Amino acid sequence: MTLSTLPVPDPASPGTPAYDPAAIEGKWQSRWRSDGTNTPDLRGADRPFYQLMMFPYPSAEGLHVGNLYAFTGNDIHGRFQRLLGRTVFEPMGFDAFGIHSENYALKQGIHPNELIPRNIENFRRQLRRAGLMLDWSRELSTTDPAFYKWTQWVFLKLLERGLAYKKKAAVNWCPLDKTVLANEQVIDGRCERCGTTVEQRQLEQWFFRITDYAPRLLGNLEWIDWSDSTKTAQRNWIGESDGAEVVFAVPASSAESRIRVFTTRPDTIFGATYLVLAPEHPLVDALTPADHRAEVTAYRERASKQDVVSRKVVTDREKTGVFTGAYAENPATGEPIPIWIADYVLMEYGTGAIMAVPGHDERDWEFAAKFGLPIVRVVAGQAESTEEPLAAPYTGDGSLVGSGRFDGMPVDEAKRAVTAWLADRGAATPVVNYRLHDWCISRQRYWGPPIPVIYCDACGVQPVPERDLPVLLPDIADFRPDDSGVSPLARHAEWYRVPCPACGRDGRRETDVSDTFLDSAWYFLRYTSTDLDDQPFDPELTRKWLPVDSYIGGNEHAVLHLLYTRFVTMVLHDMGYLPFEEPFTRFRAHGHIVRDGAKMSKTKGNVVNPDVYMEQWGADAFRMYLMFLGPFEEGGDFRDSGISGVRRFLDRLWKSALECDGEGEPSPAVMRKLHQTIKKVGDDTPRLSFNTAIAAMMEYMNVLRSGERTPNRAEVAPLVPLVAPYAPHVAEELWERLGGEGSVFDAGWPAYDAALAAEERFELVVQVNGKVRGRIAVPRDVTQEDALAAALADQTIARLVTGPPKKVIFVPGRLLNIVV
RNA sequence: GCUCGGGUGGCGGAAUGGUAUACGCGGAGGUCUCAAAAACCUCUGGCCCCUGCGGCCGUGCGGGUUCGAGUCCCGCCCCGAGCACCA
Repeated sequence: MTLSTLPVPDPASPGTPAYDPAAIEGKWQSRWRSDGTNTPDLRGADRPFYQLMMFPYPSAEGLHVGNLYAFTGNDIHGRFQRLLGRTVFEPMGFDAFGIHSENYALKQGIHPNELIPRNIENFRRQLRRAGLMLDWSRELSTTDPAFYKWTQWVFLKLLERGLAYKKKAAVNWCPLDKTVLANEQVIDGRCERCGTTVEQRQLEQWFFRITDYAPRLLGNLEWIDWSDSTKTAQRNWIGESDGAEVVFAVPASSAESRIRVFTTRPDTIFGATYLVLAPEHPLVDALTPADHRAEVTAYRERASKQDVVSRKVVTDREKTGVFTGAYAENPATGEPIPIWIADYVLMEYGTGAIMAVPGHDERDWEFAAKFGLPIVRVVAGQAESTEEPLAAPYTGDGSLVGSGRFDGMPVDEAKRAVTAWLADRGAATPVVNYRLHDWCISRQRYWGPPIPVIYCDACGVQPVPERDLPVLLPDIADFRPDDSGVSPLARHAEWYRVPCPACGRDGRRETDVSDTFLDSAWYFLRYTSTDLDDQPFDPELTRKWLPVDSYIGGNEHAVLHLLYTRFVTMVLHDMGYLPFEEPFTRFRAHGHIVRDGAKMSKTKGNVVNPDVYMEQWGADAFRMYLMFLGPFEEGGDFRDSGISGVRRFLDRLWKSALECDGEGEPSPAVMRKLHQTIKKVGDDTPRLSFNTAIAAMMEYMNVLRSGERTPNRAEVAPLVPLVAPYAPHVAEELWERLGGEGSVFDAGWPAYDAALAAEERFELVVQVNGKVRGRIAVPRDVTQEDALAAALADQTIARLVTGPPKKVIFVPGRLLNIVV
């Protein structure tokens, strides 16, 4: 491996003990533990700061560099806040339930009850090794009954609030994992985990009404301080669209047969030449006359066999559909228009029916062209001739044509006007639709918290009384799912047979478990209260410490975890359990580390094992290297060769601190650079611009040691707290060796002195006609006149500026541009 | 197709509309050494007359705005991520 061929710096030099990360890192990790350095007094803290990181799934492979990258960024931010004087709470836990663990357990033939604690132990070791400022006294695991008791409580609260409901739904079924997948877990028609093509199944499932919260989830995005990329992803996911529901009467059929249609283009209604219903639409049976029944039924059967996903996903699919034989009346024109069914219309969105305007919608155009349906132009762009027939669907801006009294009206205005006109006649209502679906939380698996519900023939669905929580997940040996579509728990009558909590007669437990996203939707509320037995979270500590001050994590969770968490928080807020409705005051999405331009994966063989690197270079060097390889919010490319640079920096820091001169005066020039560095690192660190902060410290090191000078103590000492968030062990060690009291993290951030940082002279850039032609050293507050005179004294400039300048642009402190 | 990011030396990357390439890696030369490693010092975008403190060209491509554009505007190309028949 390339690693072993790299030279390991040997900083040994006579008189100074070598920087030996292995020794000092172990020393400080145990010191932090024995001194409780990272265990804040939650009740006593006066300036609390909650630094949350996304708890990992404890895989058997151990901590991934991707995890460590994210955690290190969080840790630097947290440690920096602490140096600023905040009491920082940096907890850690394990997202240990779920299909991932279960599948691994099945493959290895080891029960997850055995496997998970083992993995967690390994994660703890690695996290400690990395020197994170974690409060291990408040660790949690989602698989701990003391935790999932309250996950079940959250479910009961949603049920109580009317936000949990059961319905039979077409779900994505993975035939290999033998489970239902959320739409979000289906990628290109395939299972996110195993890549198997997903099928459709009809199952009774529990859902949360997250769609009720769509407007609020969307609205709050206006003010929460989150990465724009994350907010955009949520906005797109929620998918608000503004339009109208239009009613089409079906004169020939019974009076009840009125078809409601959702459209974002009510302005084009005069061009609606047919209707299309989803094959599953409930009105299809009633509408279809006998002579079309056979054809319609055949089409519906074909559509229902298809899996949910491929129906939605496949691109460029040929449109299919059949005519029902029925006609509706276009409420604008009064014309009869045919009613078709086609699978390109989805029952889950809008009303499951559309008015087709082939002239101005690409899908409708394609369909009309294939089946020979009429195409009418009702919108024309500025310069377009309305005489010419459309050659392609026109979806651009313009004004209405062929639309009676609305002719000539611009599209935007017409949307409102047409809706209002139809509304007057009871044929339309303005409606906002969302593409967000309700959250299906049922999983037909073993390794999750049982959904706390009991079914009774007499009383129906009964919540498990709170006093009976947790509903313990039984320790069973045969946890393998089969293709019956029900949970392995359903094979254990001794577990699911319980008395009905209402009437006491025979009841039956729900045998599905809940989605792991429910665990992670509330875990951050538990950390302050892990020792609490009778409540999910302590109200006083929650008021004091929450919402979370800083949360940094991957954008792959932008639409699942982060949206679900916001939803659950809002519900608990509305029920009076939380004084806030948004869980995270500030969220930042970090980038991802790739290697050789590709995601790290076992199959590519480009996975970086953090243990190996920390062993060879030390945790401090590894942390710092991860942060140095690119902008934190964009990620970067991992390469072995770069790590030696940061290690060299730490070696030089070590040497400077141990060999510095305690007597004598510091150099004013070095002190100037020091204060510039304090400013730069202090500005860059909270912005997560870690790479440039590190670069600034390296620059300072170059000044500090230039010409092999012996640094002065006053020049070196303030550098130690600056480095501390990035390289905590070496900082602690040097702090101690320089005679500092206690932990460097309680020492405070060095004071920045703008006067000391100011340069008295600077290089003024001189341009002629915008091209750089020279640089002259001038006093910092030079006037334009003096600068111009000094510039013209320069030979090169004088040669180019022969006559009087046409114009002079002077940017104080920067440049002088002479236009001739 | 849509929505977000990105395209800057040999490489990772830096740059409130104001010195493009900070910092690091790599490379070249040197100091120290019997030698090597380490450490330290100097140089390191391309081209031209190496005669200078010289000139020209350079941030994916083509235009534009500006005294001045990597940065702003218009039109493209390429790469990455996410979404995807959402009416």
